[in-house]
Amino acid sequence: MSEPKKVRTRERMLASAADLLSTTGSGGVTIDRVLRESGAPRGSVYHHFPDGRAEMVTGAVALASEAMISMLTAVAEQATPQECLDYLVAFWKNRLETSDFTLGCPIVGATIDDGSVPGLHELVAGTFDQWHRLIAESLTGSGVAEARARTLATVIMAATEGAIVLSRAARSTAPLDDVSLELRQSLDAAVAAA
Amino acid sequence: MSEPKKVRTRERMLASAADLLSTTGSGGVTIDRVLRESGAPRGSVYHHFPDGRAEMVTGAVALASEAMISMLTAVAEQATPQECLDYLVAFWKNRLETSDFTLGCPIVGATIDDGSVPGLHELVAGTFDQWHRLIAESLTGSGVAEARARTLATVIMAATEGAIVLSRAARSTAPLDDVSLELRQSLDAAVAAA
DNA sequence: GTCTATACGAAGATAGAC
DNA sequence: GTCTATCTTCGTATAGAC
Repeated sequence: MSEPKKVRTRERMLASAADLLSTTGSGGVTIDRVLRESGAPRGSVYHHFPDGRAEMVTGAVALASEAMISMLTAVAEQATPQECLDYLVAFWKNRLETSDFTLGCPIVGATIDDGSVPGLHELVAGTFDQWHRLIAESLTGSGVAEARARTLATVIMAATEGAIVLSRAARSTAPLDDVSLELRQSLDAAVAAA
Repeated sequence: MSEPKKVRTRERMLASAADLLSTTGSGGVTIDRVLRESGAPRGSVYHHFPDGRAEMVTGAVALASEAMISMLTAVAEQATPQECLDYLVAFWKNRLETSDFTLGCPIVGATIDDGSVPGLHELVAGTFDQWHRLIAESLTGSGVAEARARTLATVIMAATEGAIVLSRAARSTAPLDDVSLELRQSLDAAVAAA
């Protein structure tokens, strides 16, 4: 029974790193801040993350990516694309509101980066690609044609991520609400045409 | 004739700061980096920016904001909303391609911030708000109803900013192209209904 | 697995010479 | 307006004890 504690400490550090990624971008994820936020002991940093800061950043992206993929997969299995969108938007709105509009999307934060973390860019590109694939699949599952599904998935992701940034800046979920309604119409039209 | 040199040095520093803002976000704008990128002399930092780093960051946002406002205003005066969109998208595509997909939107970079720069958040919110107003005005100028123009302007901004991030991650302008086509359709429909 | 101590560098900021 | 210290703080990383 020595594993559980270890996993929890590591996960707590990664969760803090993901939040810092959301708030300040990749460069803002410093070891000191992660320790402060997570309350993890200093001595465990290089135990859990032999490659130091870089490994913390990539680990945080991987964690956030997997969380979103789990959510998307679970919801897409038993809901229409429209319901998926509603769920997604509700998730982001809740995240923004409960954090006083400080927490945006961690993967966007990881994109705003100077390239000093090895492998980070590829990880980010791969993550966005997986999200895109899941959304497109949900659409084709509802009868939307392949090409249209891909384009629509891109628009959904772009508009949502952009609206998260705008909502953060405005300290209001109004942009996200506006975008949500508009996307809803596009979705309805695409599914109806199927 | 001692003013010109001064202005140029300051402007060069601000331009470098704006680029760093685009690439790495607010926290990545360090005095050292701005000096390296701009080639400005170290000794002039606190001459041009008495408040140091914070003033460099807010100055860069102001510069980038005004540049975009000039562009939007000039184009909107003599073009349809659709042509405005094309111009905007072309601008961002060119910026991404000529920078090897390292330069996104500086104001988005300034949004990804931990709040340590006084007044930055208000400046960012105000900037997005002005952009939004200009785009909405261009739409009402083409006969689109007020409420619809405001929503559409929000969607245009969100989708474009999001697509810039996705394009940067994918190192391809494909997301921006997809979003551009979709927005074009929404614009056509809105103007036609007017 | 966790702790302290320490080395080293990067960065912000100030003082004073030129 | 610009230059050279210099101080301080923060952040990364390693070594070695517990």
